[in-house]
Amino acid sequence: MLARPRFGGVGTLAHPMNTRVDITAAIAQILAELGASEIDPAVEASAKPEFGDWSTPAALRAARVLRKPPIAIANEMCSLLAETDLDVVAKWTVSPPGYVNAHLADPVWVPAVIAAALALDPAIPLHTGARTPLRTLVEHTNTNPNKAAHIGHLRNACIGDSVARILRRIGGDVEVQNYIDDTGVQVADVTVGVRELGMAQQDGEPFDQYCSRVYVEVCRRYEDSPELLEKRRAVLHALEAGDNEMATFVKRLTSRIVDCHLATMARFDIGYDLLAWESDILHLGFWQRAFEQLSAAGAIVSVTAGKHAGCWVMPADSGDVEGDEAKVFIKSDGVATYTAKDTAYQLWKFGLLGKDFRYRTWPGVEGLTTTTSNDGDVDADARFGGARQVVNVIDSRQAYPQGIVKRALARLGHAEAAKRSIHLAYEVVALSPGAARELGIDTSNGGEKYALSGRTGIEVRADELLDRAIEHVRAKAATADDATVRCVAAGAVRYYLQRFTLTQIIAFDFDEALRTNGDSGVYLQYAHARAAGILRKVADDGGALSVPQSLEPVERALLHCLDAYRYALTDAAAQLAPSVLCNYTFTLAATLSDFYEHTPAMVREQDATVRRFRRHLVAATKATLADALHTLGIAAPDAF
RNA sequence: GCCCCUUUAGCUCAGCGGAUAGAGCACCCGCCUUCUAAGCGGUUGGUCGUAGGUUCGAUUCCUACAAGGGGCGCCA
Repeated sequence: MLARPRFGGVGTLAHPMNTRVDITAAIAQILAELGASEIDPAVEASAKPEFGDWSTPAALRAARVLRKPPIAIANEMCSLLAETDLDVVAKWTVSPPGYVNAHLADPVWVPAVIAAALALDPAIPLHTGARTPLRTLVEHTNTNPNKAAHIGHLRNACIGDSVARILRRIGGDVEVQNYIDDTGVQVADVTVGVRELGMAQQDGEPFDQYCSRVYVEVCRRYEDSPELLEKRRAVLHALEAGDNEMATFVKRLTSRIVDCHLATMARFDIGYDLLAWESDILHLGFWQRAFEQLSAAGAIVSVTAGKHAGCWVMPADSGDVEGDEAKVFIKSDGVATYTAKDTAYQLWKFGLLGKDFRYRTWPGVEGLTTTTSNDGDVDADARFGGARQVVNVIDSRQAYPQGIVKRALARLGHAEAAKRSIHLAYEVVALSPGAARELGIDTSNGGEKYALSGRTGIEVRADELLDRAIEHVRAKAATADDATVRCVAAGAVRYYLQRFTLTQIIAFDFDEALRTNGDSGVYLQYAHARAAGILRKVADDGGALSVPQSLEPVERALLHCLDAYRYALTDAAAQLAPSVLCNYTFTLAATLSDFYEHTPAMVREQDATVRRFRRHLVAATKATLADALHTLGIAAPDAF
């Protein structure tokens, strides 16, 4: 038998001790020695403190290959593990029906966990042991620039912003883009109302709300006056041509709305690196370039007969150009479809188009750049695009066209880019019956959810929701200053929109969204403020940390929670799922509250060792909470 | 017709091969002269949609079915 390697160690600040990895390696080696190397060590946090700190059901899994009872295998593993040189484990035990448990040596792992938490620094990427993400371009928000942003758009932005933060936190190079569809039907509708019908902005009416109102009104008038659709067609035609007075007018209008969107999102601490405009993609000839590539590769073909006669189509895998699987890229009138232009944009994102935008700084927002077709003022060193991985945060209803874009990349021979074209699909935000009633919708049909609709004005504006949350928080916050009230309210709203898994439709409910207790953003922030309060009250005596002889269960639970931060971040990054980090942060906050309630007030603690240890523990928890909250785009106030 | 998502406590949701299925809300009962009660503890509440299958082990994987939602445009 080979000499067993020495596992683990206390680690360094750059690469903190990773107890789970060390234990996993030890288990894996023992499994190999027993002739079950194919069995996954599967080390997980112990289900109950009585079992130990870390446990594995590997013996249960190995029973079949080793043809022995699980408990016998577990006992054998246990005695072999006892011989390994793993300082962090004090004792190995077995529990039915065949779990092997590691009990950690407190003087080894506890100081390491606290030191790692206290060393957290937003400016320094956290090495979780997972591979650093590829250079990633995240596109999110993408709200049509013809109306105020509503809670559906806000869910998109929250998910995208948090995904970007999560990837950056573990060292990822991430570029965030907001795509502006300024040449579409929705923009044309508002243009018809403002320019052709002369609908006026009311006194004191915010510009985006004004446009929302015009949009609803114009859509209503189409019903009575179908001839109005001709005006829309004219607007769209002018936008397609570009470089005319209409295009200039629309550019000014959409820019004003984009500024409103940026201001709304800024209230939630959501920002972007680049605004990418559809009109620039159009006028810089991105599609023509993509067309050359697609047609040369045979990815799209000209169809002369059948229902797609006169079109260019991307055939199904079977070669069929007529069925559901075939997708029109160029209509018979010669105009490219949205999906076609999106394919060109996706090629640009990967640096595969062979064409680039021109760039200009966006006035009024620090660090924000916009694409432009003509008067660029940002030098070529500021490079955008050229990503190795692209994450498009788009609701799940667009799965079909997103799949087409991915398929187009594959047909061009860009297998890697196709694989790394990720449609981060999330379900929409709808209204709960209660919220629907509050908006005056008839709910007598007994539906469980009611769809939002910007076109008919059935929506909850993001700004309006935040204003209501601010009033809610202000009513409860006796002493907090205005800035704190605002960030607590924004955090509450963000948490509500991020804590659901992406596959769940959110049945938006005012009571739930505005709640300030229980599993809410306010609870997380409150826990952080509490920790800060303790640190203010309990002086740091400057003494070195020493671990008490025996830890209270709540202390041990809190330490495990701190240690779990890196695993939560790793999971959240791997799944591109902010909800994973939300769950973790709630558990951390709850565990701190549990600790707070079940240990005597620290200010009166007479035992200097215990007081010092607990102060370190609270400081470490505060640092971890702050880091997790920041990664979720939620503020971590010290008091409120 | 085909494809995707959902179905877990009264309500809103986690969990997605392993040890007695967890939270929050609501309800009821307690706890503020002690570091923030926006908190904590306790009580009540579950044939994990149904039926098969795979497995030592299934809420978790597979198949079928049911209910609800979404998609399958020469819309964007």
